Amino acid sequence: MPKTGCFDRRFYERRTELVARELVGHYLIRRILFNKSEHLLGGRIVETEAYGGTAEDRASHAYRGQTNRNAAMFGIPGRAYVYFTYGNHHCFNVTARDRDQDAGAVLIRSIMPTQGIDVMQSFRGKNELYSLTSGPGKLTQALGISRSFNGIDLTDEESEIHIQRGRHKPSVIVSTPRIGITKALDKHWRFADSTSPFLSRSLGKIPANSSRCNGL
DNA sequence: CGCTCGATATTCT
DNA sequence: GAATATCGAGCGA
Repeated sequence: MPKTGCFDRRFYERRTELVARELVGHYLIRRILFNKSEHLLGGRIVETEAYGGTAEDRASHAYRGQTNRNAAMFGIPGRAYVYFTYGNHHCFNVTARDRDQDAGAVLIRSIMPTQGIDVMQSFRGKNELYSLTSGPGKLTQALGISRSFNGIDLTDEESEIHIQRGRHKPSVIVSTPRIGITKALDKHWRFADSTSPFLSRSLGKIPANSSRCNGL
């Protein structure tokens, strides 16, 4: 079986919402030492959200400019932006922006478990497959991702976390407003494989032109 | 099923 | 002090 490899840096040096849309169908893979042996954990990305730069996206952490927490969003594309929220959960993002954006990142909202399911179940303390990695806080817990991963390069297949190219793209990707925000609801920057049963939330009523991804 | 609410770090007002 | 890119427990229908 030939390796499909990682995307190179150029893939991430494009508009954040375009990268978010294209990441659906590819794989988030964690390499970890557990019980004295190496395991690969992860799954197929089924749901993402794009968050833009300063003054561009009112819902983005970057909207009011650079801070200690969001600095990765202003840094090199193709790296991890990991933050802690609600005093309980980590969220995992991939930095992505083109030359016209000062910041940007793609939140990975949900993956379909494909590898290392037994280890992820023990990290989560739950066995139910449909709630193992179906949410941004759940998947970081399942993969053992914490703030120490902030800034890590995701383009190296050998590193402890990376994005692996998949061979099959979803046939339909829909876009909707983002989850859990109150601002910029007009931006439909949540992207999902509508056929997947592993989404963090049901898609609800999809606007008629949503599958066209707002002109992308 | 659906709703409410607590946990509680970090940033912003 | 308030808000937040969340989750799961507890409750009622």
